[in-house]
Amino acid sequence: MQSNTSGQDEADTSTNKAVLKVAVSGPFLTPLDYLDCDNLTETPEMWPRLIGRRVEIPFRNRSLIAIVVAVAPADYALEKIKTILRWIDEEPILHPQDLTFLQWVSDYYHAPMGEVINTALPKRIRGGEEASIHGHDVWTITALGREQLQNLPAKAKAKRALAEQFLTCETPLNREICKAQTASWRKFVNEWLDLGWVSQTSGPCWQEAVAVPGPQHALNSEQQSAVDQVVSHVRSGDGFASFLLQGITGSGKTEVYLAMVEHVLEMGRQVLILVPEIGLTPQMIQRFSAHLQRPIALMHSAMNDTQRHCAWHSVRSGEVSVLMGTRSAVFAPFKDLGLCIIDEEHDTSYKQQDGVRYSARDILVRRAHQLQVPIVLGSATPSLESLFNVDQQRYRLLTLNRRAGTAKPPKIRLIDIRGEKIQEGVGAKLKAAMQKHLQAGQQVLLFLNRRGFAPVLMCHECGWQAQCPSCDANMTLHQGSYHQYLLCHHCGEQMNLPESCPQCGSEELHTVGQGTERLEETIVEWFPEKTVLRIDRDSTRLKGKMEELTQQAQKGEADILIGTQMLAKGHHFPKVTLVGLLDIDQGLFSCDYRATERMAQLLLQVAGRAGRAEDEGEVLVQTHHPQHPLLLKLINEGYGAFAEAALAERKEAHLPPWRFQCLVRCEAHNAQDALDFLNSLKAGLELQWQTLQQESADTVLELWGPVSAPMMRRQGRYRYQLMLASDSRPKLHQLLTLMLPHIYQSPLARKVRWNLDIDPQDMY
DNA sequence: AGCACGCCGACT
DNA sequence: GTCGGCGTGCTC
Repeated sequence: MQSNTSGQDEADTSTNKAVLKVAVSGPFLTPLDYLDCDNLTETPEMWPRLIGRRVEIPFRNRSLIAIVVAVAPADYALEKIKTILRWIDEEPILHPQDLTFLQWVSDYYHAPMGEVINTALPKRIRGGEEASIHGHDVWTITALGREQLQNLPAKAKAKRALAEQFLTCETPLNREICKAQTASWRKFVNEWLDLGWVSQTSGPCWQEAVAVPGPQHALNSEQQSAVDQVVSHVRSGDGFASFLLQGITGSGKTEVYLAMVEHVLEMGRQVLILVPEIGLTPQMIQRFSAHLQRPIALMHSAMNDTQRHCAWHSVRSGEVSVLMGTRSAVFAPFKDLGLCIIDEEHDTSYKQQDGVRYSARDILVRRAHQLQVPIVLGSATPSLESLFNVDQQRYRLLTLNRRAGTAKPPKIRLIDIRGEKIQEGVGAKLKAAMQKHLQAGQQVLLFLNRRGFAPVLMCHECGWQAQCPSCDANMTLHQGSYHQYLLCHHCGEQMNLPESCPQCGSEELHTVGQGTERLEETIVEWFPEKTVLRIDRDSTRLKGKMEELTQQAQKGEADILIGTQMLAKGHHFPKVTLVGLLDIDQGLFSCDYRATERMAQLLLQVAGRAGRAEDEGEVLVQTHHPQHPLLLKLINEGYGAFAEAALAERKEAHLPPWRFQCLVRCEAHNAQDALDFLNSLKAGLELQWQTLQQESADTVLELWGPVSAPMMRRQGRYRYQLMLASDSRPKLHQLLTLMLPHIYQSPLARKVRWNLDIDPQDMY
């Protein structure tokens, strides 16, 4: 390994000519050097206006679009530096504060700037399209038109109808409105344009209409106090502060957000609201739009490139003041951002799991800090990290403990199912409770976090199990509409059921365990006169199906709801009074130390679905471990006590948030290649750590591995990982900064797929 | 990551 | 004699 830290050839020292530093996405740790086709780099005063603009560059034998991130002396041999083909933007597309933020993300996650920019920009912008985007044309009546259009001949009925529309409507007319008046609208509008009676402008690119205002709820004292604390901070211009808003389900967090947003909008500033992937429901958008009475830009995975581009441009130009979006919206540019909100901050969908593995929550806190604006992190069940930050006085705690209206918190009880024969997954006590609640005409929700019919297909004779050919995992049996089939939930591999056991030829193939499909079958059998609705990824695959099913459930058209965790988040089922959790035991003893935290959060989320109206809710939790100390803590003393105990356990075990981790993952078709890469990396890290320790030897570094990933083979690749942990985040980062150029240059690295996961959330 | 170059087997 | 297999190596 060489010790060339820039990863570049030595520059000719006789020249320090300034060149463009261009962030290209690819295996480059640092930006690449290019000469300017217009020689704008000759004038230092111009430099600030060059940084943040897109350029088209020659790259090998093709051309790419990339961003200028700096103007500085060349690091590369001058004769090898190529000249850019053209400037795409006249003005920077990324402003200094955006670049500072992206640079911080690049440094923190040790990801090349080109990759970070790629993650941050919408595809259209990455592809070189113009930054601004306009919707369809709209027309406004002019002063002259106002005089003339009243005096149209009586017999020109169609024309008069359109004119009437122009005279009465206060906002510009679009083609839909005009078309509704007369089929010849285009001819008339063109005629009036020529006469100067109407004028044409570009309308906004979004189509979302502002919802009709709904009833306003007065805030209770708790809510008002939370709003006041944040708003007073905004008003005083004190800059950055982070608040953890901990409010139990039904305590009205959304009203608090709305009141805060309202105040910030009044000041003429913008707001960013991050929501989990599943949380961006039409009801949520409707609620914000109806309350705020202004258009809201959206950004989520179901949107197409045009819609993303539109949202991006609308907030950048300041035309729209509120952006609500999932993870990737954290990168949206703003003209004048005044407040950041992140709802359900504990949700795992905020962590990107491929490419640049960023945590939208963590980097939003940083962004708020850079922009000197407050941030509110909301949750009923905050992450241990955030509670830790409250303890460390980095976050200020705001609590909401009162449920709105008369609703009481549900009673949660553990049901010991040890020794009970429960082939159908529902024990006798839960079944009895279901009967009671159903007889009273109420809804029941059964939660089972396992989709499909059965997780295992097994030969009764020899014990053979249907395995995925490309993963170390069982294939799940699914009951399709026409036939049964086997599906791997990890790689999507699908196949038909074998007629007989491939190992011994026996025809005694049995299904073991239960998924939501089998549960549905059983429940329909038990309660034939009741309507059963199953809501999981399979039953909601079709577009709009999720909406349809949840609305059906909310209207009370179903008696029994069966669902996976997608049912637990963001939906209100006012008639549900009994919630049954069928199997939470996987969460108690997992190799992933975060599993208990997840289990607790999910349990309370699901429990929160019960008894939101007047009727008191009941929650029954089936478990084989009724004595599990953390589970008991959660049920008897609540989430706060659970979190405190869990944090103490983490401290004892030297785990985050007490320690800082980085996971190096590696996969290859050949297992040895992956192991070689990680072993060589480990040796390099040990060596570099020694040099770091020479300055001050007061910190700990633990290297754990290489070990195989919990699922060693996935999609035909062998997967290994090396865990780094330290009690000093700066030291850990220094170590990675020292090590990274070596990794990029290592020939071993090119034979495998590897990535860094800073603050890993999952071990899979 | 792509994409060309390069050096060996089965085909018109 | 060629077409094409995917190993190796480079991109400012």
